[in-house]
Amino acid sequence: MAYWLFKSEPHKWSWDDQVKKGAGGQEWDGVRNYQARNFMRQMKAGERGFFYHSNEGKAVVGVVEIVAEAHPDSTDESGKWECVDIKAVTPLNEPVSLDTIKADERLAEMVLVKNSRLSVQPVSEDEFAMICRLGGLVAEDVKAG
DNA sequence: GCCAACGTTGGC
DNA sequence: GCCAACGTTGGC
Repeated sequence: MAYWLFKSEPHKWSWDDQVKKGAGGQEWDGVRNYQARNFMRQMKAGERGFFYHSNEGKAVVGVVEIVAEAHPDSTDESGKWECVDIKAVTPLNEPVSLDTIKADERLAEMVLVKNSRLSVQPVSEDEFAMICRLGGLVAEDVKAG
């Protein structure tokens, strides 16, 4: 079981927008980066990830679930790009800010810290559990299955 | 709004 | 296949 992180600028697509889409989820379209696409191809239905607000907010704000595995991006004409669908699972009780993540040496290896520009990225199981805890959630309650 | 870091493109 | 030029992302 792998864990992931999805970045979005809240004025384009926010956590609230994601929640409003409900259980049906939403295409994570518009990704035009090969690394990000390749990570999405590895995602399995039911896996969990974080929803991160970039630019404004700069914090992990919620937990999402993959509801559809990689398929062609409906906003892409070229046929090169793919995306998954995700749905909101639960907000964090307390958003976990980038500052908090950077200040915690146990999270220093996160891709979020190491490669701040990658918009879809893997998160280790330990990192997932750690951020759940910092966000006021019990990781075991949030893990899939 | 600036700019560093990174990815992509295209000329050679 | 190298690398300079350019575009984009996202933290500050």
